[in-house]
Amino acid sequence: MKEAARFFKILADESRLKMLWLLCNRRELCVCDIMAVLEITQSKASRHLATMRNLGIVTDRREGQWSYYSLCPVEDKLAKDHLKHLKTTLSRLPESDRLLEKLQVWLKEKEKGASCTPLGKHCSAPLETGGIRPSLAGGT
Amino acid sequence: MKEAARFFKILADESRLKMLWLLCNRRELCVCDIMAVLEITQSKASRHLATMRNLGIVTDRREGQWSYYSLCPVEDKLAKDHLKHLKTTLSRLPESDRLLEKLQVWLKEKEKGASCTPLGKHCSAPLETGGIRPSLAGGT
DNA sequence: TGACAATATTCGTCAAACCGGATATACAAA
DNA sequence: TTTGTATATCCGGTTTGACGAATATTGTCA
Repeated sequence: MKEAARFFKILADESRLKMLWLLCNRRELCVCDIMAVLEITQSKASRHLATMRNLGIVTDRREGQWSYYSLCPVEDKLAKDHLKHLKTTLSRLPESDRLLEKLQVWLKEKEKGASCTPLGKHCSAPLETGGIRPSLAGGT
Repeated sequence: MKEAARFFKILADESRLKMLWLLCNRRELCVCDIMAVLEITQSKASRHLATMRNLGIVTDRREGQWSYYSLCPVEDKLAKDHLKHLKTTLSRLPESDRLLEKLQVWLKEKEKGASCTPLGKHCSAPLETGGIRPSLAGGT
């Protein structure tokens, strides 16, 4: 049961739960998306994502200077069930909708040229982000 | 999601998982049963049980010098689903069967007059262990 | 090349969690 | 009351985890 406990430990953190929730609803997200939506520092976002990657829950894909994270296609039945159950569970919380809305807003803003700014501030730097855009599948 | 995280934190410990697993399969157990089957110290058993009681996952019933713990009849849908899923999940682990067998052995030994000191003797169980329906593997 | 953006990692700190052993409490029986 | 058992709680010590700030790394672009 040690393994199961280790898995639950991952879920025992609000920030990580939120990240997983977002990743359940977008194919992939980069670190700055998560920073922005969760309103957390960069190191916090990166650290938590690394934790989950090390446990095999998420994977990352490097593209230029961006790291895109997504849920791991789990082979393990146990973990798969966990994630499915988790998604159902989280979807019931009122907070969840708000989070997704926030994500929508952020992604739109980002497309307009917002940059990945240090927590809180909102510098609308007229940055041209090249062709790399995290416009992902799923409209919900 | 804070609440959900708090719940998962409870599950993020191997001993507590085992306790919950046992309680999923017996209507109630006293502290010394859990000590014996899990082979842990008394303070550890008592502490973890208290933790879960404080979170509303288990309840206790005092009878003489014994404290009988059982799963809380949860009203909260979230927690209920969690527990159901948890039971299913744990039932798949090979370790789980062994635990239940161990419990069987212990309860039998206890009936014969074993007591609960560090792996030794016992006290008679005032509980009708024969009529309790373990909903999963094991049988009485 | 140098400046800058996105991310990873390190560092020091702080709080929480877990633990065993000791002690306290509660109860039962002699 | 005294003794012994079952459990709860306290005490300290160790480990683990989360955090922000600072720094390192990597990639882009001018």
